[in-house]
Amino acid sequence: MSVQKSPSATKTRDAERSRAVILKAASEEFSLFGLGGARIDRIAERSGLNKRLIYYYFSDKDQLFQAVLEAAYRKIRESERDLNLEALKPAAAIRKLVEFTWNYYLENPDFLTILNSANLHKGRHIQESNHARALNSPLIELLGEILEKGRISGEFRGGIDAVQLYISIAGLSYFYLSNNSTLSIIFGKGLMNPKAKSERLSHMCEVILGYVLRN
Amino acid sequence: MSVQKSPSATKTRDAERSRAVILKAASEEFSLFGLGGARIDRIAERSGLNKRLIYYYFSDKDQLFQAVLEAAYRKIRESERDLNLEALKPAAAIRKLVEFTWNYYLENPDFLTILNSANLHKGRHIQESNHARALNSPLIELLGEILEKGRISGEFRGGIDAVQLYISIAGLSYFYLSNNSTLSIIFGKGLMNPKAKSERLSHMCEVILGYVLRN
DNA sequence: CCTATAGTTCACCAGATGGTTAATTAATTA
DNA sequence: TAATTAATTAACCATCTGGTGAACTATAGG
Repeated sequence: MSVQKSPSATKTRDAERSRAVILKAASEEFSLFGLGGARIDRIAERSGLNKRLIYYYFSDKDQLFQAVLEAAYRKIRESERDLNLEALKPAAAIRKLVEFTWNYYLENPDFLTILNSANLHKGRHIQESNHARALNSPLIELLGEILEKGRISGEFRGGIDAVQLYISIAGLSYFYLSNNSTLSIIFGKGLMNPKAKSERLSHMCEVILGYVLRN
Repeated sequence: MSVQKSPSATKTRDAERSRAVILKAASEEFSLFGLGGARIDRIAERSGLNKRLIYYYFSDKDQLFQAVLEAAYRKIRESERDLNLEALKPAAAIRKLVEFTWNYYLENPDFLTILNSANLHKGRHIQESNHARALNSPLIELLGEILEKGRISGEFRGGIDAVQLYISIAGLSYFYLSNNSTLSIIFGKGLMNPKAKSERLSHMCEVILGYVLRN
C-alpha cells in the first residue's frame, strides 16, 4: 500500500504539478502573444521546465492551446456556479450578473485574449474539445428563469431572450476591456483608471436594467 | 511636361497600385492569422508581387501592420462621415447608429480581427501612427449633440455620457460578431444565419433605445 | 533492495521565417 | 534617344521554430 507523503514534502518529480505549471505558463504566453505569436521555447522558459515535457504532456502547440482554453472555460464556469443568483430578486440578480461579468473579466484579462485567439481560429479548438463543448453555460437556463420571474411579477418587460441578454451583458464588458488599448488612445483618455472603471460599471448597469425593467 | 496616360492603359509598373495590392493582401492575411500568425511570404503570394516589394514599400512587418490598421480606421471613419445623423430626430439617429455599426462590422469582418490584433499588442501600432491617432471619431461630438437634443425635447433621459454610449453600441455588435465562433458552439446554434442576425439587430436596438428613451 | 516505469533532460534537425544584397528592367526626364 | 530614376526580381542568409530520438533518473510497487 502506498504511503501518503506529508503535503510539504516536495517531490522532484510530479506529473500533475508539471502539467499545471506548463498550463499556467502557456496561458500567460498565449495571452500575451496569441496562438501564432506564442513560442514553445518561451513557454518552457516561463515554466522552468524542459521543452520536451510540453510535448510529453500536450503533444503539440494546438493541443496545448486547447488545454489552456478548456482550463479557462472550466474556471469561469466554476465562478458562475458560485454566483447563486437564484437566491436574489430578479432585478438584483441581473445587476449582480452584470457586476460579476465585469469583475471576472477585469480580474482575468487572460481569459479575454485567449478567447480572442480561439475566435481568430474559428473556434476549432473548442469544437475539437469534447470537454469545453459540454461546458455550456448553465447560466442561460437560470437567466431564463430570472427573466420569467421578473416578467410575472411585473417588474420586467416580456419577450426578452436569455441568450441575447447574456451576450449583451458579456459584450458590454468584453469590448470595453478587450479593446481598451485602442479605445483609450482614440478617445484620448485612460479608460482603466479607477474612476473610469466605476463609471463604466454604473453605465452598464443602467443600460441593462434600463432595458430589462418595465417602467 | 508629363503627358497624362489614358486611365485604361495598364502600366506594368505602378507604385500606388502595388502599394494598394500589398495592403489588401496584408489586410486579408493579418485578418486571417493575426499579426503573429501572418506570413510575409504568404502576403507576397496573395498579392502576386515579389516579397521584396513589401519591404520596399513598408520597411517591415510591424509597419506593414500599422499601414493596414491606418487604412482600416480611415475607411470606417469615412463611412461614419457619410452617415448624416444630424439630419435625423434624436431617436431615429440613435437607431441608425446602431444599425450602421452592426452592418459595418458585418460587411467588414476583417476590421474586427485586425482591431483585435492591434489590441493584443497593446495598441502600440496606433500609438505610433500619427495618422490613426488623429482619426479620433468625429461621431462622439455628434452623438453628444444628439443626446442633448433628445434630453431637451424630453424624449431622452439626462446624464448619458456619449463615450460610454458609443462604446456600448459598438460593444453589442462587436462581441456578437467577433466571438461568433465560440458563442455559436457554446450555445449550440448558428448565430450567423439570417434569422439570428435580424433578431440580434432588433435586440440591440431595443436595449439601446430602451436605455436612452425616458418613459 | 530490485525492477519497471513515469518523468525528465539533452542534443539535435528540417523547414520556415523575416529580412537583405545586388542585379535588372520599365518609365520618366532631359 | 540617352541618361537617370523608380519599380521589380531572383537568389540568398542567419536565425528561429515546432518538434523528435534516445539516454537518463527519481519514484513506486513488489
